[in-house]
Amino acid sequence: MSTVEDFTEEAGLFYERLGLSRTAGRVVGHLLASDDDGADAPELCERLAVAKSSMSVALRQLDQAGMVERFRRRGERRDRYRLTEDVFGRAFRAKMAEFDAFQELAARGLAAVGDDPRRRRRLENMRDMYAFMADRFPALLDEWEASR
Amino acid sequence: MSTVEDFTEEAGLFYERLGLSRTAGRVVGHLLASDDDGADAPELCERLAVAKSSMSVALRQLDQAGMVERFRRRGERRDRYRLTEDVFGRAFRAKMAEFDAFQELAARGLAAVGDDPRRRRRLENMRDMYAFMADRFPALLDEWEASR
DNA sequence: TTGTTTGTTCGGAACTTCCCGAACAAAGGA
DNA sequence: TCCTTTGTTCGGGAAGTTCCGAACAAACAA
Repeated sequence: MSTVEDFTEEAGLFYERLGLSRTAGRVVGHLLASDDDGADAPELCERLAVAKSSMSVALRQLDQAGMVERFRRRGERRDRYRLTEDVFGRAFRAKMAEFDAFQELAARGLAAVGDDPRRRRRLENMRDMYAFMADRFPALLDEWEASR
Repeated sequence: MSTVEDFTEEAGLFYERLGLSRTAGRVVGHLLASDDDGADAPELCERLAVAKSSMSVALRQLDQAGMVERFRRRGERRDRYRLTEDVFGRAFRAKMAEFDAFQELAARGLAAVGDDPRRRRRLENMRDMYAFMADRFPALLDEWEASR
Protein backbone atom coordinates (compact mmCIF):
# COMPACT_ATOMS: atom_id res chain seq x y z
CA MET A 1 0.00 0.00 0.00
CA SER A 2 1.44 3.29 -1.10
CA THR A 3 0.84 6.29 1.11
CA VAL A 4 1.23 10.01 0.72
CA GLU A 5 4.16 9.81 3.16
CA ASP A 6 5.91 7.29 0.94
CA PHE A 7 5.32 9.49 -2.06
CA THR A 8 6.74 12.48 -0.22
CA GLU A 9 9.95 10.59 0.50
CA GLU A 10 10.21 9.38 -3.09
CA ALA A 11 9.83 12.93 -4.31
CA GLY A 12 12.52 14.01 -1.87
CA LEU A 13 14.96 11.49 -3.31
CA PHE A 14 13.94 12.33 -6.85
CA TYR A 15 14.46 16.06 -6.53
CA GLU A 16 17.63 15.56 -4.55
CA ARG A 17 19.08 13.78 -7.58
CA LEU A 18 18.06 16.77 -9.67
CA GLY A 19 19.98 19.16 -7.43
CA LEU A 20 17.48 20.36 -4.85
CA SER A 21 18.10 19.67 -1.19
CA ARG A 22 16.34 16.68 0.27
CA THR A 23 14.15 18.87 2.42
CA ALA A 24 13.11 21.05 -0.51
CA GLY A 25 12.28 17.94 -2.52
CA ARG A 26 10.15 16.55 0.27
CA VAL A 27 8.28 19.84 0.46
CA VAL A 28 7.56 19.64 -3.25
CA GLY A 29 6.30 16.10 -2.78
CA HIS A 30 4.03 17.09 0.04
CA LEU A 31 2.64 20.05 -1.86
CA LEU A 32 2.12 17.90 -4.95
CA ALA A 33 -0.07 15.58 -2.95
CA SER A 34 -1.99 18.33 -1.20
CA ASP A 35 -4.64 20.50 -2.79
CA ASP A 36 -4.33 24.06 -4.06
CA ASP A 37 -4.66 25.51 -0.59
CA GLY A 38 -1.12 24.38 0.05
CA ALA A 39 0.26 24.23 3.56
CA ASP A 40 1.78 26.50 6.16
CA ALA A 41 5.25 26.28 7.66
CA PRO A 42 4.35 24.72 11.03
CA GLU A 43 2.34 22.04 9.27
CA LEU A 44 5.22 21.28 6.91
CA CYS A 45 7.66 21.16 9.81
CA GLU A 46 5.49 18.75 11.71
CA ARG A 47 4.55 16.50 8.81
CA LEU A 48 8.12 16.30 7.51
CA ALA A 49 9.81 16.33 10.94
CA VAL A 50 12.08 19.23 10.00
CA ALA A 51 13.28 22.18 12.07
CA LYS A 52 11.63 25.46 11.25
CA SER A 53 15.00 26.99 10.38
CA SER A 54 15.59 24.34 7.75
CA MET A 55 12.07 24.82 6.48
CA SER A 56 12.64 28.56 6.19
CA VAL A 57 15.71 27.97 4.03
CA ALA A 58 14.03 25.32 1.87
CA LEU A 59 10.96 27.47 1.26
CA ARG A 60 13.07 30.42 0.31
CA GLN A 61 15.01 28.28 -2.17
CA LEU A 62 11.80 27.04 -3.71
CA ASP A 63 10.35 30.52 -3.78
CA GLN A 64 13.40 32.00 -5.48
CA ALA A 65 13.42 29.15 -7.98
CA GLY A 66 9.82 30.04 -8.79
CA MET A 67 8.55 26.64 -7.74
CA VAL A 68 6.37 27.69 -4.81
CA GLU A 69 4.58 30.88 -4.00
CA ARG A 70 3.69 32.36 -0.66
CA PHE A 71 0.25 33.64 0.00
CA ARG A 72 -1.79 34.61 2.98
CA ARG A 73 -5.45 34.16 3.55
CA ARG A 74 -7.28 37.34 4.41
CA GLY A 75 -6.92 38.21 8.06
CA GLU A 76 -4.51 35.42 8.90
CA ARG A 77 -1.07 36.04 10.29
CA ARG A 78 0.92 33.24 8.81
CA ASP A 79 1.99 32.53 5.27
CA ARG A 80 0.90 29.52 3.30
CA TYR A 81 2.83 27.91 0.50
CA ARG A 82 1.68 26.18 -2.65
CA LEU A 83 3.29 25.04 -5.84
CA THR A 84 3.10 27.63 -8.58
CA GLU A 85 0.33 26.76 -10.97
CA ASP A 86 2.79 26.40 -13.81
CA VAL A 87 5.60 24.72 -11.89
CA PHE A 88 6.41 22.14 -14.55
CA GLY A 89 6.19 24.60 -17.39
CA ARG A 90 8.69 26.66 -15.46
CA ALA A 91 10.93 23.63 -15.14
CA PHE A 92 10.94 23.31 -18.91
CA ARG A 93 11.75 26.95 -19.38
CA ALA A 94 14.64 26.50 -16.97
CA LYS A 95 15.89 23.72 -19.24
CA MET A 96 15.82 26.19 -22.09
CA ALA A 97 18.05 28.51 -20.11
CA GLU A 98 20.38 25.55 -19.84
CA PHE A 99 20.36 25.24 -23.62
CA ASP A 100 21.41 28.85 -23.87
CA ALA A 101 24.22 28.20 -21.40
CA PHE A 102 25.45 25.30 -23.53
CA GLN A 103 25.46 27.53 -26.57
CA GLU A 104 27.42 30.14 -24.69
CA LEU A 105 29.95 27.57 -23.51
CA ALA A 106 30.40 26.35 -27.08
CA ALA A 107 30.93 29.92 -28.24
CA ARG A 108 33.63 30.40 -25.63
CA GLY A 109 35.27 27.21 -26.78
CA LEU A 110 35.27 28.38 -30.36
CA ALA A 111 36.85 31.65 -29.34
CA ALA A 112 39.58 29.68 -27.57
CA VAL A 113 40.49 27.06 -30.18
CA GLY A 114 41.23 29.31 -33.14
CA ASP A 115 41.02 28.27 -36.76
CA ASP A 116 41.80 24.56 -36.80
CA PRO A 117 38.74 22.93 -38.42
CA ARG A 118 39.38 19.64 -36.63
CA ARG A 119 39.02 21.33 -33.29
CA ARG A 120 36.16 23.58 -34.33
CA ARG A 121 33.96 20.88 -35.75
CA ARG A 122 32.60 19.42 -32.53
CA LEU A 123 32.12 22.77 -30.82
CA GLU A 124 30.22 24.07 -33.83
CA ASN A 125 27.99 21.02 -33.74
CA MET A 126 27.38 21.59 -30.03
CA ARG A 127 26.52 25.23 -30.54
CA ASP A 128 24.21 24.52 -33.47
CA MET A 129 22.40 21.66 -31.78
CA TYR A 130 21.55 23.64 -28.69
CA ALA A 131 20.57 26.61 -30.82
CA PHE A 132 18.20 24.34 -32.70
CA MET A 133 16.67 23.04 -29.49
CA ALA A 134 16.36 26.49 -27.97
CA ASP A 135 14.62 27.56 -31.16
CA ARG A 136 12.13 24.72 -31.23
CA PHE A 137 11.31 24.36 -27.58
CA PRO A 138 8.95 27.31 -27.18
CA ALA A 139 6.69 25.97 -29.91
CA LEU A 140 6.58 22.63 -28.17
CA LEU A 141 5.51 24.28 -24.94
CA ASP A 142 2.95 26.38 -26.77
CA GLU A 143 1.56 23.28 -28.38
CA TRP A 144 1.23 21.62 -24.99
CA GLU A 145 -0.48 24.61 -23.48
CA ALA A 146 -2.83 24.90 -26.43
CA SER A 147 -3.83 21.28 -26.00
CA ARG A 148 -5.04 21.91 -22.48
CA MET B 1 42.34 36.77 -24.19
CA SER B 2 40.53 33.51 -23.74
CA THR B 3 42.62 30.37 -23.75
CA VAL B 4 41.88 26.69 -24.02
CA GLU B 5 42.85 26.38 -20.35
CA ASP B 6 40.24 28.98 -19.37
CA PHE B 7 37.66 27.16 -21.43
CA THR B 8 38.53 23.87 -19.75
CA GLU B 9 37.94 25.39 -16.32
CA GLU B 10 34.66 26.94 -17.43
CA ALA B 11 33.50 23.60 -18.71
CA GLY B 12 34.50 22.04 -15.39
CA LEU B 13 32.32 24.48 -13.49
CA PHE B 14 29.49 24.09 -15.98
CA TYR B 15 29.36 20.32 -15.82
CA GLU B 16 29.82 20.33 -12.08
CA ARG B 17 26.57 22.27 -11.81
CA LEU B 18 24.96 19.61 -13.95
CA GLY B 19 26.04 16.85 -11.59
CA LEU B 20 29.38 15.63 -12.91
CA SER B 21 32.47 15.87 -10.75
CA ARG B 22 34.68 18.84 -11.38
CA THR B 23 37.43 16.64 -12.74
CA ALA B 24 35.10 14.86 -15.16
CA GLY B 25 33.80 18.23 -16.35
CA ARG B 26 37.31 19.49 -16.96
CA VAL B 27 38.07 16.38 -18.96
CA VAL B 28 35.03 17.02 -21.11
CA GLY B 29 36.19 20.59 -21.63
CA HIS B 30 39.66 19.50 -22.64
CA LEU B 31 38.33 16.88 -25.04
CA LEU B 32 35.88 19.37 -26.52
CA ALA B 33 38.75 21.65 -27.39
CA SER B 34 40.98 18.90 -28.75
CA ASP B 35 40.54 17.15 -32.06
CA ASP B 36 39.03 13.75 -32.75
CA ASP B 37 42.21 11.95 -31.78
CA GLY B 38 41.38 12.73 -28.18
CA ALA B 39 44.00 12.39 -25.48
CA ASP B 40 45.57 9.73 -23.32
CA ALA B 41 45.48 9.50 -19.54
CA PRO B 42 49.00 10.76 -18.78
CA GLU B 43 48.41 13.77 -21.00
CA LEU B 44 45.11 14.54 -19.27
CA CYS B 45 46.73 14.15 -15.85
CA GLU B 46 49.51 16.52 -16.75
CA ARG B 47 47.39 19.14 -18.51
CA LEU B 48 44.74 19.16 -15.79
CA ALA B 49 47.12 18.62 -12.84
CA VAL B 50 45.15 15.67 -11.53
CA ALA B 51 46.35 12.40 -9.96
CA LYS B 52 46.10 9.37 -12.20
CA SER B 53 43.82 7.66 -9.70
CA SER B 54 41.35 10.53 -9.92
CA MET B 55 41.65 10.49 -13.68
CA SER B 56 40.92 6.78 -13.74
CA VAL B 57 37.71 7.32 -11.79
CA ALA B 58 36.63 10.31 -13.86
CA LEU B 59 37.24 8.52 -17.14
CA ARG B 60 35.31 5.49 -15.98
CA GLN B 61 32.38 7.70 -15.00
CA LEU B 62 32.41 9.39 -18.38
CA ASP B 63 32.75 6.05 -20.13
CA GLN B 64 29.85 4.50 -18.25
CA ALA B 65 27.74 7.57 -18.92
CA GLY B 66 28.46 7.08 -22.62
CA MET B 67 30.14 10.47 -22.91
CA VAL B 68 33.64 9.30 -23.80
CA GLU B 69 34.94 6.21 -25.48
CA ARG B 70 38.26 4.48 -25.11
CA PHE B 71 40.22 3.42 -28.12
CA ARG B 72 43.72 2.32 -28.86
CA ARG B 73 45.78 3.03 -31.88
CA ARG B 74 47.15 -0.03 -33.57
CA GLY B 75 50.26 -1.28 -31.86
CA GLU B 76 50.17 1.19 -28.98
CA ARG B 77 49.96 0.13 -25.37
CA ARG B 78 47.94 2.88 -23.83
CA ASP B 79 44.33 3.85 -24.24
CA ARG B 80 43.18 7.11 -25.68
CA TYR B 81 39.92 8.84 -24.85
CA ARG B 82 37.66 10.98 -27.00
CA LEU B 83 34.14 12.32 -26.70
CA THR B 84 31.58 10.06 -28.30
CA GLU B 85 30.61 11.39 -31.67
CA ASP B 86 27.02 11.82 -30.54
CA VAL B 87 27.70 13.06 -27.02
CA PHE B 88 25.11 15.83 -27.07
CA GLY B 89 22.46 13.70 -28.70
CA ARG B 90 23.04 11.27 -25.88
CA ALA B 91 22.59 14.06 -23.38
CA PHE B 92 19.18 14.77 -24.87
CA ARG B 93 18.18 11.16 -24.75
CA ALA B 94 19.18 11.11 -21.09
CA LYS B 95 16.80 14.02 -20.55
CA MET B 96 14.06 11.92 -22.05
CA ALA B 97 14.71 9.25 -19.47
CA GLU B 98 14.20 11.98 -16.91
CA PHE B 99 10.82 12.73 -18.45
CA ASP B 100 9.86 9.11 -17.97
CA ALA B 101 10.95 9.29 -14.35
CA PHE B 102 8.74 12.34 -13.80
CA GLN B 103 5.81 10.48 -15.28
CA GLU B 104 6.48 7.55 -13.01
CA LEU B 105 6.68 9.82 -9.98
CA ALA B 106 3.36 11.41 -10.89
CA ALA B 107 1.80 7.97 -11.27
CA ARG B 108 2.97 7.02 -7.80
CA GLY B 109 1.51 10.22 -6.46
CA LEU B 110 -1.82 9.50 -8.06
CA ALA B 111 -1.83 6.03 -6.55
CA ALA B 112 -1.24 7.60 -3.15
CA VAL B 113 -3.75 10.45 -3.13
CA GLY B 114 -6.92 8.51 -3.90
CA ASP B 115 -10.02 9.99 -5.50
CA ASP B 116 -10.07 13.63 -4.42
CA PRO B 117 -10.13 15.64 -7.68
CA ARG B 118 -8.50 18.64 -6.02
CA ARG B 119 -5.47 16.58 -5.12
CA ARG B 120 -5.38 14.64 -8.38
CA ARG B 121 -5.52 17.63 -10.68
CA ARG B 122 -1.93 18.78 -10.44
CA LEU B 123 -0.46 15.29 -10.50
CA GLU B 124 -2.47 14.46 -13.60
CA ASN B 125 -1.22 17.60 -15.27
CA MET B 126 2.35 16.66 -14.35
CA ARG B 127 1.95 13.16 -15.73
CA ASP B 128 0.34 14.34 -18.96
CA MET B 129 2.85 17.09 -19.59
CA TYR B 130 5.86 14.83 -19.29
CA ALA B 131 4.11 12.19 -21.38
CA PHE B 132 3.57 14.81 -24.06
CA MET B 133 7.21 15.84 -24.00
CA ALA B 134 8.47 12.27 -24.01
CA ASP B 135 6.23 11.67 -27.01
CA ARG B 136 7.43 14.67 -29.00
CA PHE B 137 11.09 14.68 -28.20
CA PRO B 138 12.24 11.88 -30.50
CA ALA B 139 10.81 13.65 -33.53
CA LEU B 140 12.67 16.80 -32.55
CA LEU B 141 15.92 14.88 -32.36
CA ASP B 142 15.21 13.19 -35.67
CA GLU B 143 14.57 16.55 -37.25
CA TRP B 144 17.88 17.85 -35.96
CA GLU B 145 19.75 14.84 -37.23
CA ALA B 146 18.06 15.04 -40.60
CA SER B 147 19.09 18.67 -40.92
CA ARG B 148 22.78 17.76 -40.63
C1' DT C 1 5.07 49.43 26.53
C1' DT C 2 5.21 44.34 27.03
C1' DG C 3 4.35 39.77 25.38
C1' DT C 4 3.29 36.56 21.51
C1' DT C 5 3.56 34.86 17.06
C1' DT C 6 5.99 34.31 12.81
C1' DG C 7 9.93 34.00 10.24
C1' DT C 8 15.20 34.66 9.42
C1' DT C 9 20.08 34.25 10.41
C1' DC C 10 24.04 32.25 12.66
C1' DG C 11 27.45 28.68 14.44
C1' DG C 12 28.42 24.18 14.72
C1' DA C 13 27.79 19.07 14.12
C1' DA C 14 26.95 15.28 10.97
C1' DC C 15 27.15 13.64 6.59
C1' DT C 16 28.62 13.18 1.86
C1' DT C 17 31.69 13.86 -1.98
C1' DC C 18 35.96 14.44 -4.02
C1' DC C 19 40.66 13.88 -4.69
C1' DC C 20 45.23 12.29 -3.52
C1' DG C 21 49.06 8.91 -2.78
C1' DA C 22 50.04 4.19 -2.04
C1' DA C 23 49.28 -0.37 -2.82
C1' DC C 24 47.72 -3.58 -6.01
C1' DA C 25 46.63 -6.03 -10.57
C1' DA C 26 47.24 -6.99 -15.34
C1' DA C 27 49.51 -7.16 -19.62
C1' DG C 28 53.55 -6.86 -22.62
C1' DG C 29 58.45 -6.91 -23.59
C1' DA C 30 63.22 -8.48 -22.43
C1' DT D 1 60.99 -15.74 -15.64
C1' DC D 2 61.49 -10.70 -14.26
C1' DC D 3 60.84 -5.87 -15.14
C1' DT D 4 58.26 -1.98 -17.05
C1' DT D 5 54.17 0.18 -18.36
C1' DT D 6 49.39 0.94 -17.79
C1' DG D 7 45.43 1.22 -15.24
C1' DT D 8 42.41 0.16 -10.90
C1' DT D 9 41.25 0.01 -6.05
C1' DC D 10 41.71 1.37 -1.31
C1' DG D 11 42.12 4.39 2.92
C1' DG D 12 42.37 8.82 4.57
C1' DG D 13 41.97 13.66 4.64
C1' DA D 14 40.08 18.04 2.83
C1' DA D 15 36.19 20.56 1.32
C1' DG D 16 31.52 21.39 0.74
C1' DT D 17 26.62 20.73 1.95
C1' DT D 18 22.75 20.12 4.92
C1' DC D 19 20.39 20.31 8.90
C1' DC D 20 19.59 21.51 13.71
C1' DG D 21 18.89 24.53 17.84
C1' DA D 22 19.57 29.05 19.55
C1' DA D 23 19.65 33.73 19.03
C1' DC D 24 17.71 37.41 16.65
C1' DA D 25 14.28 40.49 14.09
C1' DA D 26 9.81 42.02 12.78
C1' DA D 27 4.97 42.47 13.09
C1' DC D 28 1.00 42.48 15.70
C1' DA D 29 -2.06 42.35 19.97
C1' DA D 30 -3.02 43.56 24.51
